[in-house]
Amino acid sequence: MAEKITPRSVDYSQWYIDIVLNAKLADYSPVKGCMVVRPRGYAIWERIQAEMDKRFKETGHQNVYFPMLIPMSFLKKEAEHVEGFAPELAVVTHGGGEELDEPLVIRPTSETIIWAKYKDWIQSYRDLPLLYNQWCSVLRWEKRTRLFLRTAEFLWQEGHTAHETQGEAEAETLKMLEVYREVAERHLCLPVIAGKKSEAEKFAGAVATYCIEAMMQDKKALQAGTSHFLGQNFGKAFDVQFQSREGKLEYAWATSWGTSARLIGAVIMTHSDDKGLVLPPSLAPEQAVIVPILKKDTAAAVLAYCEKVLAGLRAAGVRAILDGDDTQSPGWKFAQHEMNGVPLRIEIGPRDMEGGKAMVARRDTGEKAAYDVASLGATALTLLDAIQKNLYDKALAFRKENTKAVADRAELLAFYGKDKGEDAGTAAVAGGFAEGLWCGSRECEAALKAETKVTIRCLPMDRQEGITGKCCLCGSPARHTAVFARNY
RNA sequence: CGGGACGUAGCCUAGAGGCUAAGGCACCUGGUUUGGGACCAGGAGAUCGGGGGUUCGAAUCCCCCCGUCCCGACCA
Repeated sequence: MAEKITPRSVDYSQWYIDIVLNAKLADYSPVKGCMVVRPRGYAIWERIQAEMDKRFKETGHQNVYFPMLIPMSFLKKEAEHVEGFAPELAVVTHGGGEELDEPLVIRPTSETIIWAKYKDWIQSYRDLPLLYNQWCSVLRWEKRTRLFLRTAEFLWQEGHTAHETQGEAEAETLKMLEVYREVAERHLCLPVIAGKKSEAEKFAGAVATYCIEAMMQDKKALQAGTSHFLGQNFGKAFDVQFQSREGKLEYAWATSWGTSARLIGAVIMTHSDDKGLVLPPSLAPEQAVIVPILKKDTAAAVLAYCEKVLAGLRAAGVRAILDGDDTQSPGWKFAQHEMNGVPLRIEIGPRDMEGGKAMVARRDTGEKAAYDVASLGATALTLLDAIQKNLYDKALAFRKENTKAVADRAELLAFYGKDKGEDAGTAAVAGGFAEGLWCGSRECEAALKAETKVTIRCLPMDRQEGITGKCCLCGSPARHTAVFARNY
């Protein structure tokens, strides 16, 4: 297991792939564009799911499951929706050896099949709101894929709600965005910017799309979650009408919101280093690993002692394991557990045993110190909290260092560098997040993208009041504050 | 889907018309070791991406196909 990880400074893309493969999170699959999620990767996904799902339930949502296959005609009912997804659909044309009367698409997202049923379930305002979510995978025929970040099939969660009024649906959209923000920041240690998408970047079929955007170590942006206000677009397309409190027939108002296993990619690219994976303790499958230092005459005693320490850690609520394998050297194990991103490494040898101590090394900082074994459970919990906080703080500091306010086009271009193809996957790319005023024109945004690959990531929610000044791109009167970046 | 690079054991690499395709890592067995990726001995593992052709002889030369990676256009 002498694999080395390509340093970030040499090739950031290769570094990312090396981490995913060497930490055994995922692997390539026999099917082009798809990935295999391995146990260590899936365990992280399960922890993310658990945090999300808990909050969905707390906010009144229920889980459902809809079929993977959707009649082609359903997609076509919402014009923008089909236009947006048509290029990336996989279509089933045969079943049971015969050609199907109507082709079935493998869901790229489930708005259409869900709203087809909502028509049956919604008759009265008393049937509303309908607050459903499903955990599933979806398929989008992507041309260029990357483990976790963009694969043809991906694991995700999609919420689909129906409401009586516009205001209620809009409130739901923002409520779920806030759930995403909280999970991202508290559990994934990802500082995110919550904002609204520009017209060009919004979801096909939405009235408004909101998102949370995070900055990766190569200063590119990654969308970590989206929440859409769908207006009455799907209500009308699927004829979902209900009788209102006033006795009138009205179309239901809709939202949809999603996050995917891409979040795992975001966690990797935000926290990990050249030694391997670095995980927030709240996501780590194992929070602490005990590595015994086994020498001939004391091996049995040290091992027995480690078992006791392990029991103490577990009793304190720490997810801990003991690596008692005597066919590998401690040095090999250190490297291995660092690769796997275990937040705390506890070394116990004869010397420590005599003194009632244990050496504890932090994965995030590398700091190593001796602690009393008697109170090791409490110590570990304190250290895990400190790591969780440190990862967030470091990521936030990094984003601030690489965020620049720009007043005009010249400043923005200087920030990103003129070279439009420059990127090359190195950590040394120019730029980061640029914040500037924007006129709101689609053409203005498109011109920037064509020239520099820089796009508007979002219009941050908390900075849209009282805008005065000029668009930093074209000089027209500004209407928004925008965050610009190159993105994944 | 366009441009480029590359396919030799699970991984990395050597071989560049001529003996039984070579080495490192990983793997298996035994021994010895263990406070930052140990060491010794032995072992197993390859129809050289696939198909066709040239040749007395092809991993090596030619043609076709397939696949992977990188760079563009498109995207959670």
